Amino acid sequence: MPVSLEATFAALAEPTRNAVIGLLSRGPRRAGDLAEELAQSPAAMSRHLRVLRRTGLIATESVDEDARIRMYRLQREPFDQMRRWLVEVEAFWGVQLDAFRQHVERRKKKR
Amino acid sequence: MPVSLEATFAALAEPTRNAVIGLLSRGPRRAGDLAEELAQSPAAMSRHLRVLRRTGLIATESVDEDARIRMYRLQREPFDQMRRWLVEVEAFWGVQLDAFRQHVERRKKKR
DNA sequence: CAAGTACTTTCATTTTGGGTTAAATATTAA
DNA sequence: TTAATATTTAACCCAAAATGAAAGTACTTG
Repeated sequence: MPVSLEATFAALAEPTRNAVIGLLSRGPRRAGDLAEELAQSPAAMSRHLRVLRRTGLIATESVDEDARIRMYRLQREPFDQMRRWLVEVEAFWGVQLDAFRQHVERRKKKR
Repeated sequence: MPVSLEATFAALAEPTRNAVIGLLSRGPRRAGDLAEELAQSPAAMSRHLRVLRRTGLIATESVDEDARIRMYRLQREPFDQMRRWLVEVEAFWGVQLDAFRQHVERRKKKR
């Protein structure tokens, strides 16, 4: 089931979670490392990670050697979805600008 | 003063506000029209518009003929900022995929 | 000027969200 | 088996954000 874009925005609106995305964009990391790097308690970080997981922004994979450790990595889909949304919204900029230009032109001619 | 990306995400996380962006991407609209189209009380809509205004996602212009009317339109900057952020995050996808491919290769050779 | 229109602000109330501590779960190490 | 490690969940508290109703502002119109 696809997660709503609004939920994605809500997940990214929180500074710690936003920073998690920044770190994970550099490569996968363990939950504990993320907690340490962002000065959060393990419990707090775990909850942030849950939010990010539920929106599909990140996913875990267990490490074979030690199943206690969970490696988090970014998931592509929500980012693609955001990009598509941006393109859709911005598509109309052109239209709007054209309308504006025409408006300006009409005003010029009037004088 | 530039508004934080987090604030932009927070603004877009609310369904009504998100819908406002959708409508305004089709062209400028009056506050009252937005309220009606999205089944919100004028007061509620006004408050949503305020948070969108504060993040710089939208701006008003008064209509010369009747200064009671405010036309809202999208502002480009926050969308550009989001796009830049997306590019930045996604830039590392390539790197990550390369690392993963190498990882897979190494595992293949081991066996 | 009084009445009406288009919006915004304030205030009281509820809802939501994040943080903490403590306990739970799962796994590995001694 | 007990202890230690890595992470999650639960229960509770507090602050920030959303909501509805009522009042306020700023115009325009009769």
